[in-house]
Amino acid sequence: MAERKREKRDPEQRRAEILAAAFACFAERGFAATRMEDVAARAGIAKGTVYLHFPDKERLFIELVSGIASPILGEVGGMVEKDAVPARAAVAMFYSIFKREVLETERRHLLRLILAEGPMFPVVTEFYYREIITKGLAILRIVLARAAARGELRNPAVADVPQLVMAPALMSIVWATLFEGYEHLDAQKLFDTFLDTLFVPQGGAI
Amino acid sequence: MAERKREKRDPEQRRAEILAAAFACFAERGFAATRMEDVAARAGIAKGTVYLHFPDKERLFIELVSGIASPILGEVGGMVEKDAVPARAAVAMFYSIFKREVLETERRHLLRLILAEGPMFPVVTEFYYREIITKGLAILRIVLARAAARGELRNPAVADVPQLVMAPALMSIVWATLFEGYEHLDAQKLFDTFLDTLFVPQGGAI
DNA sequence: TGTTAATGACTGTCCAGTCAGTCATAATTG
DNA sequence: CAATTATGACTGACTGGACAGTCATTAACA
Repeated sequence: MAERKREKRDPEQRRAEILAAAFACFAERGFAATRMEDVAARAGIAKGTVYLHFPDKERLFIELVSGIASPILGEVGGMVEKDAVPARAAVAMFYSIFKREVLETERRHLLRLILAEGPMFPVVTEFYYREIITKGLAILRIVLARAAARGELRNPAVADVPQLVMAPALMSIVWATLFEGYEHLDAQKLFDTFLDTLFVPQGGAI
Repeated sequence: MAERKREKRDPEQRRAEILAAAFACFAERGFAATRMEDVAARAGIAKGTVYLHFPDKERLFIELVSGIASPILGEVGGMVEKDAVPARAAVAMFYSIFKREVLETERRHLLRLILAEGPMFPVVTEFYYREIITKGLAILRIVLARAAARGELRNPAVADVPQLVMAPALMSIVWATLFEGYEHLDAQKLFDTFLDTLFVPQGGAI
């Protein structure tokens, strides 16, 4: 019977612990099926304590989902700076960062949450459109336009539809979330095959 | 005060009405947030009546989600039969059927439901993997292998990763479901651009 | 010892599922 | 063919359980 000790904490840290626990719960069972008691238990505290840091369940969810994505963008944004690198390398880096920072972490459940709960929380959807999608597409558009100008694209029209480049990333997440248990999908192969399709082959022979 | 009359119905028809109402409700608000009373109200009947046709909420959901997809597959399957048609036309037809039968109908909410509620209803996920994904991928694999053999693919390796061809369809659905309100995505253009990228240009000059 | 974070029993609400009763229709009878 | 009875689809008030959010009490720390 491990006696739970009361333990005071730095509020900042406690807050972070609650958010982490909440993310785990929401990712696992969705908004409705997650009980505030579950979140508390997972954070190793009592239910009431959660309410000392967040006014209610909805706000906890919104702050949580909004707070997870932001840090990634900076790194992706850096991609567009380097004018020198070939577009293919830039897009490859896009996938690489996505893979490392989203697909292979718990963040992969984020899309599921947004897709699932979005209609109930328009604030969240709007936030993701404005902060993530818009910016991601803008970056891709620049990189693709440059690639088109340099003749690196097999089909220059792709530069007008950057969503096409996001599509394999989306597929990898959906697959990982839903079907990975039934059949493995090699995300790297998915990305590489797409890159080989998108860009004209480089000069180098074997 | 439109007085609701009692009205007996052919059980088959009643059942269908309930399923239609339930689909509308679940698609709109998700499993948890949908009240059985909502479903009943939407079907124009009393709550108790729903329970004459479905044992409980969960079974209603499962039967619903399982019943929606099946009819489409036959048509898609027909695609593979015609060995004569160019692979590009076959894949274009795949997108076309998808667009007409899913994207532009209420069925577009299906993916959201599966993605959102899948983890809570493994039966549903398994059903979709087995009945839809597997078969769709198998068809694409055949078409793509044929295309590769005929030299129609810019990158023959695509034949190994049919998920790549599904990715734009997935993107179109996710976009339509989440972001269409903020920015329109032209699905036809998405598909056409991808087809132009995937397949070697046809001989015909302008 | 006073201050403040933490606790968990408690309250009010919401909803899935039940079931005793209703009534439209069909079957039976005179 | 009108009156009577039987059927079962339909209804909606009700119950029991679950859970979000509260708050009086308790423990930790200064």
